[in-house]
This record gives sequence, structure tokens and C-alpha cells, in this order.
Amino acid sequence: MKLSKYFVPTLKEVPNDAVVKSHILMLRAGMVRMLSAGIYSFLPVGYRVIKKISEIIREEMDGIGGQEFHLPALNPREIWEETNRVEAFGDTLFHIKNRDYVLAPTHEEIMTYHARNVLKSYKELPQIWYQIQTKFRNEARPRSGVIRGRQFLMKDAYSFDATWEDLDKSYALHDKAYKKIFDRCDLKYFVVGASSGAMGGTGSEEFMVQSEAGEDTVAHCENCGYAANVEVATSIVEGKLRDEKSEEINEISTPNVKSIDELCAFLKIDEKQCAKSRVYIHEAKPVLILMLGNDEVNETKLEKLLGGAFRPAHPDELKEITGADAGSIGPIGFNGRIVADLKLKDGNNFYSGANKNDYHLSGIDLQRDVKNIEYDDLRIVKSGEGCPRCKQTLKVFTAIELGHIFKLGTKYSSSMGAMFLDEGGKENPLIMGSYGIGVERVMACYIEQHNDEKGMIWDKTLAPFQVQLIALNVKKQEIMDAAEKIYHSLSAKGYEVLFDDREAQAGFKFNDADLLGMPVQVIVGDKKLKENKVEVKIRKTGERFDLELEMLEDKIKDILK
RNA sequence: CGGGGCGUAGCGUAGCCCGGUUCAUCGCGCCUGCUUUGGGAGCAGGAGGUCGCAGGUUCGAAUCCUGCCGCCCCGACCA
Repeated sequence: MKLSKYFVPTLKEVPNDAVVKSHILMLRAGMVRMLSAGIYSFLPVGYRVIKKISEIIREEMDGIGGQEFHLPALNPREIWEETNRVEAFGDTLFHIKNRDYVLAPTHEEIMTYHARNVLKSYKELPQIWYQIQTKFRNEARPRSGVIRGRQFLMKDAYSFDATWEDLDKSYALHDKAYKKIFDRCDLKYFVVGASSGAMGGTGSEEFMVQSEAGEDTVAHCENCGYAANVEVATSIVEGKLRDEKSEEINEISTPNVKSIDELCAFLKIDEKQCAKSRVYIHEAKPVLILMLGNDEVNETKLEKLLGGAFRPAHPDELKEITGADAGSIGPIGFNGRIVADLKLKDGNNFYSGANKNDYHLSGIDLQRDVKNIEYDDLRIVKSGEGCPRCKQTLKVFTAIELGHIFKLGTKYSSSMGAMFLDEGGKENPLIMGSYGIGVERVMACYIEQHNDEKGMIWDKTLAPFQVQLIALNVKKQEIMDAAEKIYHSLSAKGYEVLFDDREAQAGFKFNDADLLGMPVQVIVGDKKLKENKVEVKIRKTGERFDLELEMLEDKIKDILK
């Protein structure tokens, strides 16, 4: 492809509404343009990457026996009523105004619709059906460029099995295929497991990539692969907190000390000696939650423990319940249920609020002084804590969900009446799984992981072109002749070559080439051509060297092998 | 949907507080010509704008007021 005729509108400056690295680079490299919030046009270079990712997905899906479909995005609303998902999706579902259609946000219903009309016998199972197709979701807030859009490409797959054991097999096949896909795309990812357990045998796994643009916060252990959403993540409780000798309780005047940090500074103590208090109202009764130091309460865990609705106490309630304001509350004399995080278990010599404004107590022994105390895992896991599985260090960070595999069970087949006859002639609902990959997210995540200050860095697998051929000074006939010759011979060998034949300064072309980030740059210039040589630059390493013209093809073959 | 920010040429911006003789600025990009050609060139000339939209205040509005639209960020939400 000749760049002089190819639509690649690169930008030198960063468009002001892009914040996320991948978004900035995709815009600057002329790969995408925004049409409206969360709606993007893919330009030729960007679309080449999408096609390559799609092709890898196809190969791996076909490899596990998947059959590719292409379903309509326009769906009659009534099909969605069968599973009650018009209501479930609510405002996220796009509705067509002048006919009773919706724009499909996913395709469980449509796949199940086809399955119920066709799959009548266990002999026809298992089936894996998939497609790579545009989805529509009326996201309240699209963000991060292509990462969260109102219209996006998704590979969605659905499995139909006769038994739960067979579902496990279909699920395992997808798990394997997904790992191959993301490995081939050269993504550094990890898997977050979640055994929902709502229906026997159901489960799901999310394939995640670490990114500041991520929307989930996860705890991950690089050593053993433990990964969990921070809402449910746990960490090991380190060491003992109990000193040999328990001090006596002592009241200390602490004027204007509110936070743990202020308390530590004021008394010159470590935060690990402090028990922080949080009061919640559960079923109209106060519950005191004690946390060690600056640990935060994980309300998801708390909800599991308390069951039912609860909320943080209002400031005026605090005063009424404890006799003090936030900052001076503690367990001694607290009238109500007291639950402490496991890190505090049976500890002594703690500092905590005195339930009297501007006073704290020292020498609190939870064993001795707080008789009715309960313990549970209530804290939000923080980076640096120990992995619950292998005790190595956990990292907490935000991540993007790239893919999700899910054992659906019979939810859709039951509600839509998709039944088959088993060996005994008995009618059963099909047992289903669903499996998704966000195609643009694969691209965005790749760019997030493979870039430098100059631009993107493509590996040969996903690169829009493998070689960027740069002719310096296109007005010189010898240079153009040589470059044209290289262009045609490499193209003839099947290489994808982007030929920069534009009339521009050398620096301009080098910068564009670095921005676009093709794996290999071949530079044809005056001086080296006189020695019958061209220069080759490897984008990833920055390495550059001169090569005899005759050696070029072999070398490129070698680099791209 | 709540909070914050922004909207001036293809992109990035100045001017807005304090309305008018800097009032539409500057850089990049674009067009023409000449020069230049190994890290985003130089000179000369040129094209490109309903200052997001609508209404209001005023002798006069990019500038002040009201409403709307759009975009970004934070949060809530996310089968």
C-alpha cells in the first residue's frame, strides 16, 4: 500500500478529549475517529488490526468445533420478552422508535431461538455456535475510547449440551481456546475465577488485563495466579498482634484528633496499634466495625456477614449511639454488636476512640475488654498483603475485562422452551454456556501494553503491515526506483508493506513510522543506496543496521519468522 | 443519573473576569511557487470561521444572562 494514496490521517498533537494511552495512539495513528460518544469509525489501518484479531479468534473457535453464524442485530422485542430481559437490561437496551425492534446487546435469545427449532435430540449435541458481530448497549457513560462504547464488536459463542458434565467440557474447551487467542495476540492477561454457585455447576471466569483504564479493581498474585475482584478478594493475616503483657486502659486527651493518621502523629505510634471504628445501621440497630489502622471496610463482605440492608450511620446518629462524633468512637462501652476484622483477632494494647469527643483510650485488650466481640474477614485487600493461596505478595490494580466465559445452565433454554429428548426419551432443557470476547478491547489492550513515547509497537501477528518502507527524498529517481523495486518484490513474497512514498522530510516520515509502529522499517536513502545498501530498523528494540539490497528479503524473512 | 470541566478553521489554542480600534489570535496542517531532503524544513503568497445552537440584555455580544445540544473526566450503574 502506498501511503501517498492511503487514508492514514496521523496527528502530531494529542486530541484534547482523549486521555487513555491506547485511545490517544489510535487517534494519532489515524486508526479510528469518533462519530459520537462511544461510537467509533475504524479507518483502514485500524480495521486491518480488527480483521487480524478476528481471524485469530476464528481459527481458535473453529479449532474447538465452533460454527460461525451471523445473526441480525435488529431483533423483534417480543423475543426479549420471553426471557424478561427487556426489563432486566432496562435503559441499556436500545429500542427502535418506529417499529417494535430492539438492537441486540448480546445474543443468548436469538441463538436459543434457533436452537429450540432445530436441536431436538441428544444425538445432535454438543453444539458450539459463535459469531463476530456488532453489539449495541446504551451505556450511560462511554469512556476510554474504544474500550467502553455504545456500539462494539464482540465474539460471542454459545454452547448447547445434553448434560452438566458435557457443559464442563464445552466450558473447558473455551477456556483453552481463549488462552490460545490471548497468547497469540501477545497479551499479558490473567484469569479471575468466580464460582457463583447459584445453580449447581455454574461458574464463570473473566480474562483480564491490567490497565489504568480498567473498570474493575482486582487483587492478583503473579506467583500462583490467584486473582479476584477486590470485592471478594482475601489476603492472609500476618503475624501475631498480641503483646506479652496487656497494659491497663488509659484515657488520653487527644484534642482535634480525628483520623488514624492524626492519632498516630499525635501519639507517635504506628497505625498497626490502632483500632479504627465504623458504625453501620443494620435492621435499625447499630453495629460497630473495627478495622486495623487504615484498613477500609469492604461493604460487599460486610453485606455477606450481616445479610439484608445496612448503611453507614449518619453523623447525628453517631452522637446519639456512642456519645461521640466520628473520630472518637471505640469499642469500650459501645452498646451493640461489635465485629472486628481478622487482623485484630485477640489483639491487645490497641488505641481506639473513648466514645467521648477528643479522647482516646490506650491499652485496649480485645480479649479482656470486649467480651461479645466477633471476628470476620471484612477488609479491602491492599497491595503488598499476602496471597491467600501462596502467601506471596498481592498486587491490587485496575483491570479491563477482555473476555468472559460463563456456564449459563438452563436459564434461557427453560424460559424459552428449548428442549431436547435424552436417551431415555425424556424432554430436558438444553444446557448452555456463553462466551464473549471484546474485539476492540483486544486491540486497545494490546496497544496499552505495547507502546513507547514514540508510538505503538506491533508484533508481526497483529501489525496492520509487517514492513514500513520509507523512501527518503522521493524526487530522486534512483531512490524511488530502488524503493519501488523493494516494494514490489516484498509484496510479491506475500509481505504486507506500507510504502511511504510521500513527499516529505525524513524526520516527518521517521516519526510517522514510529507512531504507526510496524515491526520492521526499511529506509531507502541516498548515501546508503550508493553503497547498494538500505537501512533496516526494528521498531521494538530500536536496533538499526545497514544491509546489502540482495540480503534484504532473507533478513526480513528471518526477522518476521 | 449526580458532581466537575470544556465547546473559537481539519488539529491544538489566545481573547471571555473587565462588552467596543489587537476582535476574531497564534502554531501545526492545507493550496501555489522556489529552495530544502537521514529525525516533524525555509522563504514568499493564499484558502479556510454561522466563535456549539437558540433566545435575551445592550446603541453594540466570542465576551454578560437564560435555555438547549454536544464532548471529556470523577462517581453511580454495567446482562
